[in-house]
Amino acid sequence: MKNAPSILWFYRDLRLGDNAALTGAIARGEAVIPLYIRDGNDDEGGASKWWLHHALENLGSDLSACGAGLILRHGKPLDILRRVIAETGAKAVTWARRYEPELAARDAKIIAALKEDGIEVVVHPGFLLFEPEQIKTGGSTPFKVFTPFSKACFAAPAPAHTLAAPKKIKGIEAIASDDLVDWKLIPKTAWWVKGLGDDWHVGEKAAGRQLQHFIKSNLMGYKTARDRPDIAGTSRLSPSLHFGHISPRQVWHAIHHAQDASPACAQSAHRYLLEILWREFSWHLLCAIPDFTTQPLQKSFMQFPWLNDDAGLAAWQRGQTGYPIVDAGMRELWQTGWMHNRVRMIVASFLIKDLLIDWRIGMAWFWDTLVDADLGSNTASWQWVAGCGADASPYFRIFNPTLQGEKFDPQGDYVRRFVPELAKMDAKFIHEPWKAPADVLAKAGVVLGRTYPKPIVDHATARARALKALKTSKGEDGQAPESEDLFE
DNA sequence: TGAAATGTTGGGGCG
DNA sequence: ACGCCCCAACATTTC
Repeated sequence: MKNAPSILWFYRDLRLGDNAALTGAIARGEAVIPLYIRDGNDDEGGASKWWLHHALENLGSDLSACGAGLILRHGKPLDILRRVIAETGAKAVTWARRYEPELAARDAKIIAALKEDGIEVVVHPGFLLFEPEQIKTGGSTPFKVFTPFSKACFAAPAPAHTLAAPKKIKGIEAIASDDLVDWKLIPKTAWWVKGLGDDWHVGEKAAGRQLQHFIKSNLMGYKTARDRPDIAGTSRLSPSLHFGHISPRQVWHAIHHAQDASPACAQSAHRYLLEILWREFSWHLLCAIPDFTTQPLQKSFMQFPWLNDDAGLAAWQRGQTGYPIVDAGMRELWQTGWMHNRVRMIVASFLIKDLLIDWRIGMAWFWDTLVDADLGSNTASWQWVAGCGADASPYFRIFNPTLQGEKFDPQGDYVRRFVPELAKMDAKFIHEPWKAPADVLAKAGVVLGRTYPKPIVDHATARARALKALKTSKGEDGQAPESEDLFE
């Protein structure tokens, strides 16, 4: 065993700092082989692939600087691991735990097979703050309500302190590696590629700077500014957390530290920690409910009469619904790969309630277009808005896009930024241009139905329709009808 | 981490 | 002075 290198299998922990698997591999005292495997079944969306490309580029250069270059391989993970083991004489494989139910099941098989081969396998905790087994109700079941879940997290033993990034990693003589460019993660022709590059800095160092900037400039006002898409009041750390350029533990401790240093920001800091815990809650739910990504948690929604509305879906995706706050959000998503959280709720409510389109269709669009697309958060959040998830917003909580716009984008600056055809519209009418008098429209250079669409649905009518659909789906007596055929 | 409908209250204008 | 109406402003309930 002496002098045998170990393989460090990266996945969503693309950083050197606070990386328990990396620290553990180095602590063995032998060479480390950093490996990233691209599985044929990977199903990231376009925006995520763009991010992944830059993330791997960045991680590779950070690792090289430490003395152990990143090996890229494409294929079935077990096959690749066995091949690299054969090429290098490695006797151990280390990685960070994966929580996706399918990947967890796959990993269990890989662990068994490697052990059969006589290889040591060490799996460290992964991209969460707490292991799902660690946070349970008094009855040892997973929490289904957020508030008690968050209290249990705050009451649990604090997440371990963070680990320093290694300065040096003992490497091996070079072995073959794919060329990242050949993975074609970045589409050649898509025009949005440039937009993403303008908006984001990818990698561990950039994530660290982003966190410090957030704490210094925005944490104090976070509690209220977080709901304002016209203000840069959020951390924008979601993609970095997803890809693991920063760990939730690093964020957790940094926020606590800021809270201790400046008690004035205590409320805002707490609010931010709750948001981190929503991410945690989502993943714990997904671990407990393997079909969470495809089936409504509340089974009464199995027979909800969703509509097939290709025209409505296309208008939503392109930001052409005629509701300015919805269109601004959808265009922000398409142009920057990200959308402000408040606006995510508004556009999701619009798709689900106003258009009666299945939440899974909206979820798929977010999956493809978000740079922070995350299986846990995306699933739990869409179910939450639809009213069929855990601790969900009641179905009848239907956002009025006009009121939401007026409340959270009071001057219309957010709309003006992403819906330039309304840039000159009077703030009084920017969230409901269809109500603007002719002279106001003329002055703004807006011709409804030509330069900017008329609303594709009337909200009041759509709201009534949504409430009726809910009633129908739940049956006359308010109980869910029996419908075994839906499971076929 | 809603919105709309409905109910209640109290001040002011006014006959 | 008094009753009546109007209608904010708020509170409650309903979806």
